[in-house]
Amino acid sequence: MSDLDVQLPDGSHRTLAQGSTALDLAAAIGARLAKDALAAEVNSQLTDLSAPLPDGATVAIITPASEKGREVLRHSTAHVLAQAVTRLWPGAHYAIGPAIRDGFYYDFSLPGGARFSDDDLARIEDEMRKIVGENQPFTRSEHSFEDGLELFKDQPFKVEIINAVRSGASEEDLAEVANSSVVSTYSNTPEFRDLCRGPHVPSTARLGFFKLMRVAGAYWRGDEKRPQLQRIYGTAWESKDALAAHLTQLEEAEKRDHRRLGQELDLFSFPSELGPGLAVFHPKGGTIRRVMEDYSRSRHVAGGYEFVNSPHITKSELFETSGHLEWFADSMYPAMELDDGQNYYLKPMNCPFHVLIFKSRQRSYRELPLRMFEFGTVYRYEKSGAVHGLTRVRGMTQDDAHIFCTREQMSDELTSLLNFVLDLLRDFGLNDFYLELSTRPEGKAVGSDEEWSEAESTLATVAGSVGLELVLDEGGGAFYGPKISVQARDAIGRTHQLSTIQLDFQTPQRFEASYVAADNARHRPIMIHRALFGSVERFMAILIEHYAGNMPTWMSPEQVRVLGVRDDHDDYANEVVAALRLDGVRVQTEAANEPLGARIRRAKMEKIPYILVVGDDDVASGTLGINARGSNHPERGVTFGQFRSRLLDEIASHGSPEAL
RNA sequence: GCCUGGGUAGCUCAGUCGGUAGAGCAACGCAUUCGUAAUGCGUAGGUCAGGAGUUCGAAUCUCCUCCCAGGCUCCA
Repeated sequence: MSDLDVQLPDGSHRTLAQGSTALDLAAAIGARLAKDALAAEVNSQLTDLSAPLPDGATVAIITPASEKGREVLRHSTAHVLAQAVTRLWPGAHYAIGPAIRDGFYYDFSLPGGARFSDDDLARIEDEMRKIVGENQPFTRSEHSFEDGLELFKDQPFKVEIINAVRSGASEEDLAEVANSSVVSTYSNTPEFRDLCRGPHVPSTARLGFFKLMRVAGAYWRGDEKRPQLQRIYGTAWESKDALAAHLTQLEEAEKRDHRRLGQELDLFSFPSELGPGLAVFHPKGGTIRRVMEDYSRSRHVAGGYEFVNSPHITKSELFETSGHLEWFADSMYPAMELDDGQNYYLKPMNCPFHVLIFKSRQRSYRELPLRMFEFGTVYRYEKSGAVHGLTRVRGMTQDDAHIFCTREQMSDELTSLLNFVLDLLRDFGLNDFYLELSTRPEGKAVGSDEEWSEAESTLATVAGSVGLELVLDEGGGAFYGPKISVQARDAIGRTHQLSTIQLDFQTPQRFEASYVAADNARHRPIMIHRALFGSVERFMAILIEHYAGNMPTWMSPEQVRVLGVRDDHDDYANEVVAALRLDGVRVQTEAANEPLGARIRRAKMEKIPYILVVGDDDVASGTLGINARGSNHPERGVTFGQFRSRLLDEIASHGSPEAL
């Protein structure tokens, strides 16, 4: 019998007996690798260890402590979850159970419409540990569609998937079976079989470092109109330490949650008297907001924007013309009907107002590009389950601008705009970006194919010009045009969609906006919608979490607090305060009614960048003691002049005492 | 909007079997005058989210409403 030759990831070759499996290969490389191996990647395709290797294949052994290894063990853990649920709820229907970021989920429909409660999670987890202890092998088998339908005749979701694959498979469904002509399944014991492409770990004994996190409702196939299933989320890792590290990281993320910090730092609140998604900003949160807005304004002045304002309510006519009432009436606050029968709406968007400003008189091509900016407060009736802290609210302020330009100007204008956006975001301390291009939404778009493809290709070219990674978001555009969005990674690696830039050929048409060009004829302008923060509220929330509440000095509500050691130092402390205020520094003092340690602790918990302590030495020689945020080593005997220039430099350069 | 879980003092939370409300922090008062993350003593603070029901009696059990959290759906 001839041997077979395989190539390893490092380029080296191995010769194995015909019929050898990936597990045989792992054993040939080393006993340790054979013990760790979970699955294999053969010619870039994940497979089971037990699958025979084809001659000439490129093979990588997948071990637990890798992204692919975790994906396999998470997927296998999802199967064990389903098996445990079918043990505890005989007759339960199981739908799909993929691996996801950090874990897995599985969707179920329980007999008699029963629901999981939080208490059930512990029971299910116990049952899962039993299955792990039973060391059940995952066994793959392949069947015809007819046999597959017979095997799963009691599992309606599986039947639906098999039938969907048979009649022209979607990508999503293909992921559940071997390919478009063969149904693959995995069974542990005869007791449990699942439809699955695999691969899986060799045995349930290879699992164990998991935790069920929560139960949630989820619509079958993500469709609101289809039955709601019971979803269980879990996390799974390759080792006890990795699981513990993940749980610790979740706790860390919770500590920087902007809703928690908003409460602890007295920044904002959501009084229940106002209703869901409606925030009030307290003085400290108001200061952060004002600094953000002031800085944005100054950059927009420099960027050639003009400032406009528009009212919060309007007759329905405006949003009938714009098309918003047609598309988004459900998420607008209901109309206010006036005595004369006229309907007024709270505005969910600023753009139609800016079009009216454009239309208020004849425009010349010499005025273009015309850039109108407004901090425009809009109201959207978000579904009750959608509101979330400051990131999804019902009343918010957009840093909204609309640029009117010619088709010829469009490309240059977009390029400089994208650079303007990225510069501004960097000034707020975000540095790690990628771009997303959202294209025409099927069945929910207006305008001709030609306009859409021109708009999309223009945006793609511009996005490509700034040298950032570009991801395609098929069908994610607005009804009137495609968009580029800037995605930013924060300090703990989460990504947030920030700025959006949208191209719009439709609105100028709907409003019949025009300008007089050099040829003395009227032409239709192009409109570019753009928001950099998105909303001031949401951007503030992202910054609070990015900095864990330790705002850079220029944004800190209180930048300096001066503390006298005893109350006979308070006069000197007040002199320091008065001197710093001349430079516009936000500085306060706290009288020496309490021990110094208590006052320092309070200032530290308020995350004030600089605490200045002044005592006998300082009064005598005109110096300061500096206790900087993030430091446990106070500096003594610093002159006022030294501290002043250091502080002012740091504010001007948007720095932090921690030197982030 | 849907699913699961929650709502007790300004904040964080305890409250047993249904017997009418507790702590720490914060606030306020008095004393304390202190060199880098909690000085001591005292005072005040509650329609137990709101409403209805069961009960001799409800923070506790039941129902409805509001709000919050985690998901699903949605996000111009």
